[in-house]
Amino acid sequence: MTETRGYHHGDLRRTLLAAALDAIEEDGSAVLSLRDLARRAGVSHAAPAHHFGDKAGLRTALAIEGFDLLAQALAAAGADLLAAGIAYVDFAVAHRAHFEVMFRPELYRADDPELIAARGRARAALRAGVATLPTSGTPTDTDRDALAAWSIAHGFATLWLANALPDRVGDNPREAARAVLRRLAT
Amino acid sequence: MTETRGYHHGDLRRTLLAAALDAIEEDGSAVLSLRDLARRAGVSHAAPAHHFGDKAGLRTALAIEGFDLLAQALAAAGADLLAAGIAYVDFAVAHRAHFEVMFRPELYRADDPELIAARGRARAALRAGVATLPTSGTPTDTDRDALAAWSIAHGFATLWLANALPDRVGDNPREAARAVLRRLAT
DNA sequence: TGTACATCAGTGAACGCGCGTTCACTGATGTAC
DNA sequence: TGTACATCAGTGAACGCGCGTTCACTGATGTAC
Repeated sequence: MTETRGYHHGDLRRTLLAAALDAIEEDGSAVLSLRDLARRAGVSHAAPAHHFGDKAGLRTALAIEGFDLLAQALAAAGADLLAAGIAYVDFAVAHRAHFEVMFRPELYRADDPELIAARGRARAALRAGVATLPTSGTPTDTDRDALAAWSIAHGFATLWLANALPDRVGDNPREAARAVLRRLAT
Repeated sequence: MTETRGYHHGDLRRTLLAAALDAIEEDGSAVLSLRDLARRAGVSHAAPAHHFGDKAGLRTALAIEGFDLLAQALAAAGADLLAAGIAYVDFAVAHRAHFEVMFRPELYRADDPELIAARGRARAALRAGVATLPTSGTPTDTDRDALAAWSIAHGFATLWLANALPDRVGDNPREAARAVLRRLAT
């Protein structure tokens, strides 16, 4: 960490992304300053522009990474509604900075091809996780049920992160999420 | 609108709140500048401090107003899960700036007594709306069911506002929300 | 193994800008008598 | 109805600050021969 480094950083791109995640977690907002990130990375204030161009570019990179992490987490949960829902909430809590950026498309380049691809992978994983939801059968119903499942997981995660839930819900997001998701799964 | 006004504005407080709502809706973020609001209100840049002190004060006022509007909307929907859920989503879409601020407590004074009171009224109205949800009976289950209902309405509203839903969901939030909420109500 | 050169990553000074805050002020309103 | 005075709302100049961006630069790395 405190090792001296030469003129070249080695992996400044990665370091800047990590600094951005720290900054977002600290003040709970995806609004950030490139000069602040440079300071955190111990690098001159003009360096970030080399890698990302501007803030939107940096946040696009974070969103892509976030959608891919979410896709992986959902895939690991398998085709099981309860497991997928818990994985979704878990992801939001463990990667709150990513989560925060992903759902603020006005802050990044939502038309970036890599981003669209990553978001597609996350959506596909989500659909797979919801596939086992008991449904009445027609395609419309399946769509509606998938949307209900996504809404309940996303809503719970969002309320949790916004600190909007009453104290009585406790401090274990996994457990609380499981109880809530069961209501839909049965 | 373009009428001349004297030295005193008349209702600058109200005008500044309205300007803040406009600004938040325009760029989708509760981050705002007091100088910008003063410009929108046609008033000197030092005037806002007179009424709100600082940005957190102004956003606290917006959050209080938002929670009261939500409480009213829910009360009007009555003790009916489907109606309450639709009213919740409707409120979020019709008052997206209020909604945005309300669930970003790090941006306002969450310990303000008036705010806590207004939030309490909104929560009580929410509980009343959820009271008719079919449940298995124990108090724990009721809590869980209420949380599930809140999550699904909040999640749908949030995804809608974030423009995160696939196009196929359509452009009528009320209808789409009704279909999703039915999944829980039955 | 050695040299020359192109490419690339990071530097640091400079710029103009919008911001929040302070402060002495001015003009309007309301109240006491 | 009139006058004096206190209170309050809004002004405008000034300040220091952090920001994004530009630009000529420097130092390191990689490649051709």
